[in-house]
Amino acid sequence: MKESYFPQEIEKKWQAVWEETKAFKTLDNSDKPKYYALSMFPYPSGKLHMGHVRNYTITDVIARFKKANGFNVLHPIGWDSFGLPAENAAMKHNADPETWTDENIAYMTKQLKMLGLSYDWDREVTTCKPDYYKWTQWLFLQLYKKGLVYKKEAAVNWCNECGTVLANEQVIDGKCWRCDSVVEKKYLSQWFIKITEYADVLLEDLDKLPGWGDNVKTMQANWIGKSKGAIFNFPVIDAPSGEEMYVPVYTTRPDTVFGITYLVVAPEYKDIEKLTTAENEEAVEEYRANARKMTEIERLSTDRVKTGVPLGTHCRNPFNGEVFPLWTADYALVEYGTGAVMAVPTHDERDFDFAKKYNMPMKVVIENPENPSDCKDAAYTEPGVLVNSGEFNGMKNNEAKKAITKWAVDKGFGEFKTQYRLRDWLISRQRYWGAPIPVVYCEKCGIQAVPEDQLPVMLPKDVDFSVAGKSPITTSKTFKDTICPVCGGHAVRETDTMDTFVCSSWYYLRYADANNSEKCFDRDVVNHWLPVDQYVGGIEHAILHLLYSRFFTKALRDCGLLDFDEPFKNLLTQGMVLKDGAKMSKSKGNTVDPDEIFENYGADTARLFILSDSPPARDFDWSDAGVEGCYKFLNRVWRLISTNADNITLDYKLNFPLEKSNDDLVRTVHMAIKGITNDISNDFQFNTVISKYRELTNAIYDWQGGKASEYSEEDKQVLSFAIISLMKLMSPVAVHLTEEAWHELGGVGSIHEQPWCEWDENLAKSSSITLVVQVNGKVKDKIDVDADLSQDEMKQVALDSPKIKAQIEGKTIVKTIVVPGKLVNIVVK
RNA sequence: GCUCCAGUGGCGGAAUCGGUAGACGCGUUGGACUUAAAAUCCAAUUGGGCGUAUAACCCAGUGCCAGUUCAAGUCUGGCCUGGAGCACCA
Repeated sequence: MKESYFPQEIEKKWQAVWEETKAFKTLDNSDKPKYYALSMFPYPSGKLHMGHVRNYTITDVIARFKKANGFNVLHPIGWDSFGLPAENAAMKHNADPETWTDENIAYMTKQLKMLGLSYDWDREVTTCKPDYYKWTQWLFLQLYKKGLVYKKEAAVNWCNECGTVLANEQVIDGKCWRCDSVVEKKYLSQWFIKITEYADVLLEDLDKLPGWGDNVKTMQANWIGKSKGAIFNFPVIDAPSGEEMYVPVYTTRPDTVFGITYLVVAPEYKDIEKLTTAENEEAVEEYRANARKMTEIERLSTDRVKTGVPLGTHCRNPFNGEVFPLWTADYALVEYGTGAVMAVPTHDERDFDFAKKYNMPMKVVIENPENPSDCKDAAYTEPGVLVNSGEFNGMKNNEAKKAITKWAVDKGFGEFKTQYRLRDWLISRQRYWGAPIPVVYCEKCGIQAVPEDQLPVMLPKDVDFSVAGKSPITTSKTFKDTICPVCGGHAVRETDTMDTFVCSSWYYLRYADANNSEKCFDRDVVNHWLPVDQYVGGIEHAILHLLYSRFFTKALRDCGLLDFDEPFKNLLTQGMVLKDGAKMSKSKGNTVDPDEIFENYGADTARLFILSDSPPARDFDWSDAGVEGCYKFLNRVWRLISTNADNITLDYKLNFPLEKSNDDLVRTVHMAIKGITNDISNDFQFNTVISKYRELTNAIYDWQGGKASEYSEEDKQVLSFAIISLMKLMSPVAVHLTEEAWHELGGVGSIHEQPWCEWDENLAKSSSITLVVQVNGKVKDKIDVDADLSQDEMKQVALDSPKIKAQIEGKTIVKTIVVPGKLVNIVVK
């Protein structure tokens, strides 16, 4: 065995062997229980970054650990390869997005292999390939048939920079999630998926996910934003047309209806023109035009002074007969509730601000009996008792919510209403590099789905990327014109493509049956492998991808395609990779190229280091010194093995009782096995796993230092046990080093096929313990004693200690607490 | 403003149930080996009492203030700070 560690050499060698032998291929049929370990698949942007390295290493170690523990493990990888960067690169370099994407995939595949990841490459999926997007289109059609896809004219988020619309989830602080430019509102006819139909079950089923972090679950719950309230219809008494009109209002505060002093509709409110008098028309029109021009940021800014104009018409309050004016103001949002708000300035901060500015009347209707507020300086929004509220006076406001709504229901102008903030998912994109939406427009028959046997609707090749201001796909001469599947007449293809998040909402299902050319996936196969047992990825997908995927799973279940309702049983959201305290990014120039690490230190060092310093969920600060330290450690392990190679045998036998130093080492090994196994099993605490590798290595070195130059036969057996255990324990992390050493020591097959180490509970216990003796809860002495001392004996040892004697001298012992195997606490006065 | 998460040495972090605070590593300092360096090995490393060294001892200490307990990094209440998410959602 070579004395020095040459990672580059051995890594290349074993990667080739694994690839050739398909070492990590997963068979569907196995007697073993299944385990599905999944990393969020990458966008092929060009090169791997350290975030990828961290993500894939974590999942890889989990997959290997589970495999060694007797599971049939599915550990696949693929490419989320549709999307704008490919198209932008195409425009910039005048290449085509497919070539750009393919080249990136090829390069990144090479890097993944260099990292020594145990993927089943036969299940690789690539979302931009027709054999994948055919099924994305097919699933679109299933949802369409199910009534979960529709097209409508709507105010949508438009990013000028990207030249396309965005889903609500893709607008961050009023800016585009991708390019950070300000998002505008546009009125366009667009395709939507009815995710709102699943709002309630998406919220409720979060409780079925104990394996998800609370942070992600609360983020989703907030995003879905369920609130309970009521809708009341307010009759308009002076509509200019003279017709009978009502303005429905959604409120979560039915208890405050007696305090309404005006009503606000959003500038985009559908009936606003009919509710405006001739005298006010000009001002209202101007106000609305202004609101249209405003960006989402300006409009939604909370510190902006509220503005509005009166419509000139009035409503009657059916609860008390009072008459109040109608206004339009942009603090009312057309997309939420009914687009109209009943204003109670005394008990709502926003209404209060508005009322102050425009001198609206105010009327207190909720009061804290102990500390009544006149609401002159601020709205009172705390609980209280109803006043000035007719027959409801004296009622607690929380009870009044129900009573008042019920009253309105009985009288026929109100209903109980649950409202969600979640909006339908806008999926059409005016871009080229995505899955074409499989519908056509026929002059006679209207919108028609493309028949399933005509899928995939292929992306055209004859497109011009240099035309600004419109989707490149519309420049194709061959794509648009087609035949209507119903009447056979002329039809025009939809030129919008799907949001890439549609592609990534079901890829984890395809892995289970990746090579099925007949079906999207086989129901039984998917039912077997899913749900994913462990999903690992970045927190940035907490809402977007994870919510969409949960929706897809539920919708496909309802389409009868599968039989489970949550896709990801356990979710590990890994922290970011930082350098010098800031997220690694090209713009900050603090990135570390994985290739350089592979080249200088090898993949095993990279894997070890990325797991070593922080628990997976926390942010990880990259340090060059840390990499160096891990490299030195691997050298140290290698040296330990190589210098002892002649004394190591794979079929060692331990004949108890052992000589003391040997007994101690065997005990240390058992403790390490136990500790490492538990640390991986509980929450994947890889940082402590690695510290235990180091402890065990240190212990073997210490043991060796205490030995004479010549080992006894027993020494050799014990050393073999220790070193082979260390190698097996390290095999999920240092995948190449351990494989090489395994073979150098005469191992047959792969170390990665070996079962995990087992420990003996009795041998994992120390024969002696350090007894901690406290006086009044403060540690005063530590005494080495036999582990199996009785409680009385422990107490006696404690009282016999000279240090303790000195401490308690002249005091009375009030009581003595003995914690078996740990400590004695003497309470004195 | 609301929600969630976090706060422990110079740094990353460790500490099943409340039971030795600081495992393991990085860094630093000193030493061994070497002509020298690299590599390697050994030792020290929370602060203070404590500015010769050695050995020992004592006190304080896990963001802050209270509380529960024989015993609190860990539990409870109230704050402070940082991060993340949502945010005119009626």
